[in-house]
Amino acid sequence: MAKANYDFNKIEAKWMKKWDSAKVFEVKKSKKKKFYVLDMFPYPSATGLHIGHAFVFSLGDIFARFKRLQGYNVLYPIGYDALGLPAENAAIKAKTHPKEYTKKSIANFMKQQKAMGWSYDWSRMVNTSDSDFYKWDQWIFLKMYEKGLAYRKKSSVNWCPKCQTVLANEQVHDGKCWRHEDTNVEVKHLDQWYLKITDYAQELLDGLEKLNWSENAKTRQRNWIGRSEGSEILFEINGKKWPVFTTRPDTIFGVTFLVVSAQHSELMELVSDEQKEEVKKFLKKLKGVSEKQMEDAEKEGVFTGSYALNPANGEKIPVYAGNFVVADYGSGMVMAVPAHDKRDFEFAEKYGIPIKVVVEPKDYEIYERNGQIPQAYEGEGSLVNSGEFNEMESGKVREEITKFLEKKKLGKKKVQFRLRDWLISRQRYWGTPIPMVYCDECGVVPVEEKDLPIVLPDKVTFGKGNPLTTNEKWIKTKCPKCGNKNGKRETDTMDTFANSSWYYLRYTDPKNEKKIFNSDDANYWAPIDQYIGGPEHITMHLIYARFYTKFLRDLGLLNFDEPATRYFTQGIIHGSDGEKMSKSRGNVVEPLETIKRFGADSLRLALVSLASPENDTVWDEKIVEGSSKFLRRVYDYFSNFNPGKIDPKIESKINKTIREISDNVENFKHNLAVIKLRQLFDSFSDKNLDKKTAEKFLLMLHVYCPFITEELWEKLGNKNFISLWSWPKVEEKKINDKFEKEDEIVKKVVDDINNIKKVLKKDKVKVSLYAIPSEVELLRNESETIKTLSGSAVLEVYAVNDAKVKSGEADPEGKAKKAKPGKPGIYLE
RNA sequence: GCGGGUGUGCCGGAGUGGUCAAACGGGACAGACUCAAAAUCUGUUAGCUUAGUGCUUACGAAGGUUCGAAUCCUUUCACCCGCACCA
Repeated sequence: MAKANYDFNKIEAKWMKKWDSAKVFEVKKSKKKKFYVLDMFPYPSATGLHIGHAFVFSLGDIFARFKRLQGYNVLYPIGYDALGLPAENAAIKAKTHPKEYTKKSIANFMKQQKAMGWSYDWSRMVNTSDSDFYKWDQWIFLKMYEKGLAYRKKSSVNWCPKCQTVLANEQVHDGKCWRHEDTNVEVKHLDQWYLKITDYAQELLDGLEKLNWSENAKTRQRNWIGRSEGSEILFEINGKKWPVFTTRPDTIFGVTFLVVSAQHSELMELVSDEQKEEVKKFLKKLKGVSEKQMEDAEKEGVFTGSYALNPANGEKIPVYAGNFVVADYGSGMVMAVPAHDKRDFEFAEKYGIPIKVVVEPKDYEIYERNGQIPQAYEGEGSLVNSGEFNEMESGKVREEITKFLEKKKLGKKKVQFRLRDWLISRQRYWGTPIPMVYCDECGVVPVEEKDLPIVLPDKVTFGKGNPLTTNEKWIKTKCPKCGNKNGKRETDTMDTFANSSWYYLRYTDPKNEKKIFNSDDANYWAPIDQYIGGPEHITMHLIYARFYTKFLRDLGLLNFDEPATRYFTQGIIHGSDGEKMSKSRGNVVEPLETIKRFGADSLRLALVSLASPENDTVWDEKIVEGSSKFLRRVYDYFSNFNPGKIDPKIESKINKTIREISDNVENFKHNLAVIKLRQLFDSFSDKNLDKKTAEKFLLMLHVYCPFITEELWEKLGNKNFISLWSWPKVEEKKINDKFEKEDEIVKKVVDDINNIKKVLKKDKVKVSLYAIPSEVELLRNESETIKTLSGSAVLEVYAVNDAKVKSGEADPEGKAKKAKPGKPGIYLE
């Protein structure tokens, strides 16, 4: 039979067009059960999609197609995270305006996305750089300001000299900028806008319980939020009380000094006149030291000249300023118990501060011969030197000591979080303008809602500093409160993560001009039922999005409080050299290139055959060749398809496969599903398949290879789209393990014949099989298969009780004696 | 330092108590087709052994639990990722 020519380029172009013009993937709210599948939207760059994108988005598409076939009303939208620094920087480099750059990049992305066969509802496309979109960023900001969740504060912030802007806590990785692995973040003192995410810390923590996310993702969020229970204790310094957070109130009698962070905003209040010079010298030394260097640095400090009173025993203890105390955790000040904390110990040793043991371990002596302790003892034990609490258990006495202090109004229980407020100001152009005005008379004044959006001006000069400060006409405005004409707009823009924190909601009602979205729409489609993205977003985007969702719920706009109930963290595909794909390494794979050579279907199939999707892997183009080979065979088979009568064996197998694959797809085990599809296909032969069963196979293959399956679906005589058909159902009754056992018998016989051939070093042979009577029929039916697979010239199947066998005529060496159930005797000649 | 993960045959990678010398793909080798090659198809691919068998070695390393371990436990090594002076 003539080989069918699998012209994938033509086929893919054809269906792309058909899907587009029939608007197959556009959805509306309906009575049907909804399912919201979402991939994290990309930020468009001129370099276009790379293989990593191709992979994640294909995972989303597979899931969306699967759920669609299962009968859900599937929302699967796409958009562009167009605002942000990378676009601004790339535009500057390319000497164009970010707006132009973004526009071009998006057009390029769209071309590639369509080529990949991703089934987006294009009518819902969202672009964060449209003022229609970021207007609502500003609206949310105003609402937060109204509720006291957006505020301005001066504090030490992380500054990236390359980005020329401040960064959020989440964007500093290992002391470096998240975008510049080689750039140390500097510490600056600036007045900046913050969002009070910490108000939701407890809820963000509790909410994790009910989410169907990987344990790893949840653990990382938990650690990031970092809840610790302890006490807040007040220390009196120069007549004023200063709070200090500790998880070990039981060691209060061992406090021999206090350390205040060198970055503490009220540090100078504590410094005595005599010590001013010393402290200033110390601060000068620290200045210009990057956060990274600070982490590596030895503990250092300077005496402030002030003394505090230990609230437990009234002892006078010195107050130091230190480089190792984090300014914005707790109160930026710590009580130091050198005997029971190794950092305090180190510090005390260095500056000759007394070390006072207040906890004795149960079963050993912590002292050295000279009465000194060699190192801090951080474990539990019984209290000593602690007044009325002596001999009590350190672990049990915390509560009591806190109560004791509480009575004196010098302490209370406190829960402290590691999570910091979200620094949202950026000193860059390509972001959402923060809708605030500075008025000489009224101070900081929010823009009125009716005046939104505050549109980014096109005319700015790029160069040093924030480009927005170069457009004076834009900056100058009327004060919304008093009408004074000398108002000045805020020139800081929002962190790009502001956009991505709620974009998923805009998809549910993308064109709404009156409202951020219609609550009915949002409540119908959202939350996201299956979110897909990389591990790098767990402590950034996903924390912020959860926070925004809870806030919008509090505004009464949503009846749920988590953005995504199920989250799949996909693995990273590395370049063929095993390194992370990057332009500078030159190991980037362009999907369009691969599509040209093998087709999108082959690429998609390859991407999921490579490995289990949650694991990191190394890209290997050989996989695409393998997938392409398989698809050519599939195409050939179904192009020449003549429906026959369904073989019950195949029927059993396909039903079993449907059951397994349904489960695999649901759980992202695509690599396994693909293997099962291949095995199923291998069992198809010229005449053992009817049209219905053929279609079931195509339907399952469809989620991976949408184009070729549409084409073959049509070739089978169907007029509708396979994309909109329905997922095959398992017919349990058709599954019969008998067939598998028979297959095994046949396979074993073939293996045995081949083995004997090998031992005898014979090639073409005449084979005689002596089977127990109940297996004779099976082996006779399969004799052609056995002949082919074993390369035998002639094959005779006898029953062991056949007269000719018994007489030895047909069994010269008595091999029939070896026959057992499932294992016929074999004679070769 | 803390937390999470990974380690399987020539390679990628399944498998989490027996049906495992271990799915599937790739590579290599052999055979068929061909004048030849590519493509395609078939087989082999730990070692020894054998008329279809049996044995040994093997799932990072070392121990242990068990009638039985790639799979469970302990220790250890290597690599990857996240957080990190958070009091």
